[in-house]
Amino acid sequence: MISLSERQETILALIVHEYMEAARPVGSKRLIKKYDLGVSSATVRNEMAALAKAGVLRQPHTSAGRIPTEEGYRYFVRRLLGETELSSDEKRMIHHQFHQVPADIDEWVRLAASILAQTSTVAAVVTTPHPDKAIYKHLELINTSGRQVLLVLVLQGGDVRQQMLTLNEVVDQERLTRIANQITNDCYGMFATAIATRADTYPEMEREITQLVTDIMQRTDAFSAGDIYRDGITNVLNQPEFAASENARSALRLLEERGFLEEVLAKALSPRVGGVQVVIAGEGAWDELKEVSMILARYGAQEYATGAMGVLGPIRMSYGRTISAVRYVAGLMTDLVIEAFAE
Amino acid sequence: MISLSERQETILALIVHEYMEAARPVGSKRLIKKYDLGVSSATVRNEMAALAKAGVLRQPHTSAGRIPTEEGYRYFVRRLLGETELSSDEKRMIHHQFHQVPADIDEWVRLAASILAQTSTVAAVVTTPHPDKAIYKHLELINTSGRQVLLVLVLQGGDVRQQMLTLNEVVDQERLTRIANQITNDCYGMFATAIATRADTYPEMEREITQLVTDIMQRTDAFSAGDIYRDGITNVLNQPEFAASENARSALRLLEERGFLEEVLAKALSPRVGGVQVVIAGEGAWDELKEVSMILARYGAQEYATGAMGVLGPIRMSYGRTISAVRYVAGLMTDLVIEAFAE
DNA sequence: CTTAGCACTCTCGATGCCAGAGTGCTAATT
DNA sequence: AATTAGCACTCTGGCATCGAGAGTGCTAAG
Repeated sequence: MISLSERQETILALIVHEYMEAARPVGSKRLIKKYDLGVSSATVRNEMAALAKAGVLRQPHTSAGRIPTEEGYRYFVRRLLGETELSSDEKRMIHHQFHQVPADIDEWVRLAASILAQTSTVAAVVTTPHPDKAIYKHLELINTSGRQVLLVLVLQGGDVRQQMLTLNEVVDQERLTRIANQITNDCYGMFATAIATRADTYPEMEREITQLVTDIMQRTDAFSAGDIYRDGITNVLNQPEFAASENARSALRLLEERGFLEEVLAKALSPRVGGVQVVIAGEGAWDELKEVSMILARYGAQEYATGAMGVLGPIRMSYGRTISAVRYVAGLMTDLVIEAFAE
Repeated sequence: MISLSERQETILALIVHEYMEAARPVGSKRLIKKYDLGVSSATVRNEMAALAKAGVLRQPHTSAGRIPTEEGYRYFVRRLLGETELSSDEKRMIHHQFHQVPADIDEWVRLAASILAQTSTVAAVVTTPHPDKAIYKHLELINTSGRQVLLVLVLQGGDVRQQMLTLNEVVDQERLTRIANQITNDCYGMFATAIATRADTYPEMEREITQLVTDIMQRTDAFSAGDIYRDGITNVLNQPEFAASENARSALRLLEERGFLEEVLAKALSPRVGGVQVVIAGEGAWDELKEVSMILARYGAQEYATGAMGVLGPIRMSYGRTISAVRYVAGLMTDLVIEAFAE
């Protein structure tokens, strides 16, 4: 366990802060000139050497200033970063925006991504909320023409899935409605597995339809994240460390690949709603994240539906501000989800 | 009207091709060494000078090789580019992928974007298909709990919109179903405007619901593009002309901004389905596109629903290949849309 | 009309150099 | 014992210089 004197902590915090702003190594002289600690540059130098030995600072090369190591960032985030909050002005602004947009989940998710991207200069990712396990609520079968039928499946929590379906014979709308109502009667509130066993008792056409319903539900379960909305991709490109296209490419690839994002969101976030998780430089677990940091949170309510949100930015991002933003937006989204789906 | 000799056309075509591959100015010696025209480098030089005077080639600086001007690309695309086709192997591959994926419009759109991005090394954009003017088909009101009601509106062509709605009083599911059926009875096959006038004759609750329905339909009409799927953003970052983050930023901003994409897709594409449109360096109309080219196509069927797709890449992209790819995928999507929505 | 030849131009990478910022160490001071 | 002034040393980044390589335009001859 690293343990630092108070003065060392101050210096570490200042270096983290300076480096966050300027993105270049921080030297002892620069530091005392700007912040007027009560000591000389030589003292700061000594302390810096100690911090380097402790493993929280490093030099890109001899005779350059210091930059925080990943360990340094972790120490900073865990021990030195107080509970930051967004200004109440900012909160009001954000809150306001959410109530100006049509009351639609997708719209909210999109907005959440956009707000996160704007507030900190990072890329934001938000998934739509969905129940942990799909629960049947309602089924609608709509005759489009001929044997083509549009199947609309409503899940607990307001999630709506639709799919085309081709039947073996022409069936009129009236009979379709009857079938749909019967299935709803039998299956209301059930999981996919329960419905599947019940399907065996149905005559052919009902069985076929129910089959498709369980397919859709299982697909929903498997794809633990629904749609993913991204925003602020250009923000991360503006950061100097991504100017070299080498890094830019890999950072963007991360944002593009659904699979990877889903994995990170799923693994890094315990299913519990609430806490904000900070992943600095991949924490050793993800090689692809070595050059970036992510801040993740789960939102929504266990009983209804949950989603995940996160931001991706340079390792030297402004943790205080960004964490507060993620926490606040996640809180808002949680309220909205509960308001919308619960009573 | 520019008019070139046959030999000049050959040279122009070769320069376009060479520059496409290597991304650096093409000189006379390099050209004859690689392609063995029946003439010497001096002759090629003379012809190049003529082509430069004609405005289809330019030199980045004295004593560098030549690169095509935008005019040169236009000439190339219009006059020299024969009807290229994807190899039947590639076609089979693509076709196959479409039939492996679940029969779901969103899934197809996503896949189309992914295939376009892969086939040529460009960024791809595809919108979901939707009717030119929303036509009412079916309405479903689902009691979630208390006064909260989920409204599911099905439009002609299988487009499904959903929205939460808070009523003034608690209404049971049975009555909701009755109301929905009545509205469907009255409004089947109508446009938003016709429904709006009819709404005036309804009692309060029905009026409120119908109001929301027309709102949604009008929103659908206005937002001429539904969802937009993107893919291959990293492809364009790999191109050398976007290594300098200056250009990369603006190119990516284009892809991020819904509004701009919608405008381009809407304006550049006549509502007619079929042709493939090539926008080279913005064609003077879009300043933001000065550094890139786009290839656009509309797909679907006028009577049911249409969508747009396009790719965005460096000006020196491989037009032949990319145009064929866009044309082929647009054709496939058209078939799928017709198959799904028609008879 | 084509081409060989030549003088000239421009880029690009390598090299060298210098100012600036920063460090580590030592010795003096508090 | 901690702090600090001073100094020698190091490394980067920007700038100028230089030569090789690639390319051009022009002229004169085939």
